[in-house]
Amino acid sequence: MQSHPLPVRERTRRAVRGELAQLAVDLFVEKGYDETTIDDLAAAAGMSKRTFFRYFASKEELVMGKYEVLGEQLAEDLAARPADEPIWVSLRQVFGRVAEYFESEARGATTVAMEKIVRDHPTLNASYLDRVSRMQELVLDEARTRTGRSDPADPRTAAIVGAAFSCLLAAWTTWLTTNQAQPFGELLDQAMDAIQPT
Amino acid sequence: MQSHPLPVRERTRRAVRGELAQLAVDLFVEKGYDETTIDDLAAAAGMSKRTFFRYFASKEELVMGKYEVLGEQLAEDLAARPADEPIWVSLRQVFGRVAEYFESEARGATTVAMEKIVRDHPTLNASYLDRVSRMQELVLDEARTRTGRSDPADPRTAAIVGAAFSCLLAAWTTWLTTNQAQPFGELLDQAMDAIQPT
DNA sequence: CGCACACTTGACACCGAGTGTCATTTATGG
DNA sequence: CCATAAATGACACTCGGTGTCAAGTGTGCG
Repeated sequence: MQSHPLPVRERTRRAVRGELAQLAVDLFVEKGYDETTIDDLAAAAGMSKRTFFRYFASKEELVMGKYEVLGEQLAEDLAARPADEPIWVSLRQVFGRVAEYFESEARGATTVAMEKIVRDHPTLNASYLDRVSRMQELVLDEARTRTGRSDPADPRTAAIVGAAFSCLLAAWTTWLTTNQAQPFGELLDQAMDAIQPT
Repeated sequence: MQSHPLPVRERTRRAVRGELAQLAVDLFVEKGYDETTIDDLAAAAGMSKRTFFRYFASKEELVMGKYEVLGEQLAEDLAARPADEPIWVSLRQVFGRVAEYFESEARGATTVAMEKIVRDHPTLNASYLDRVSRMQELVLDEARTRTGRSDPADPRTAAIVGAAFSCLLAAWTTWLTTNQAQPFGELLDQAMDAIQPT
């Protein structure tokens, strides 16, 4: 075992980022996103506004940070699927990650609350869609190399990956708006079967 | 013929909005979106900043306004399709509007240039995705009443409409990035056939 | 131990988007 | 022609975000 995989500086930096994000979400859930000012947040964290912006490039990034990671994991997972597996099946498998992401969250309540705030806030929702779209592009790149159909003038792979993500979003949304009445995986199966029965 | 379908005030208001949007797009294409300030724009239009914001609620709305209309038309068009037509076919027909939207534009060059600016600008792109998502919701409402499957806990209709929109976006993107090498309609057919051959 | 160097922080000034307010101008309709 | 409503401009203000610089804090090294 290697003694220090990350330099000390980097570790404290990540710790601060983590605490900051957590504190922010708590404040957002309590008072609302627009009502929580960066100055409030910085004060609550005991730092200056300027210092806050050295940890997060924007207020939105406080909320959107997690999706970054998720996208990369999805792309990795897809690359790890057997090459001869139909792409639709691979995508279904890969989306299992998202289920984990939700269900394994220790403080699910806050996460869900925050997720709802995002959907109700115009700018945040737009930003959220942008992140999903970036996820999708990562996965699309992977899918193109996997299928060998990498001609950018061919819209078909993009259409398939996009369709799969639509299923993911439909399931996600339903799961949130029905207060988790059904397990996420079931919703996802229903959605994906409606497009391409397997 | 009715003498005044719209009150005079409303007509001048729309005229000003139109000129403003046109002027703005010209400036954005010429100097860039971030580099064009609202003060610049207001000055160029011979009005104060405050007055500008009485015509447009935000800088983004200058660019996004058109998508509003498009979404409503799409929903209307869908409602007008025969009730027994398969939803996938109806959606394909309805998307013909978008083809018109592009191809019938008198000053296509500026429109395409602006569309590229949107895609390259993080905030604008996010906002654009948000508008598309709203379009999708309008269409989804219509699709739900049409199919009679209006249970919001059922993700299937959302998945199908979402998939269709993914095809639309895939075709749209391809059309833009390949500099209109193929007609939009063909790309759309390719994309939609890849999901559900008809 | 002490020094030099890199990194981090806070303070401050500044920019652009967007809003509230109010007085002034401009159009509309009787 | 006049009263009333709407449109405008001017001004001050908030908030997100950035550039700059000086002061603080830790780290590695001789």
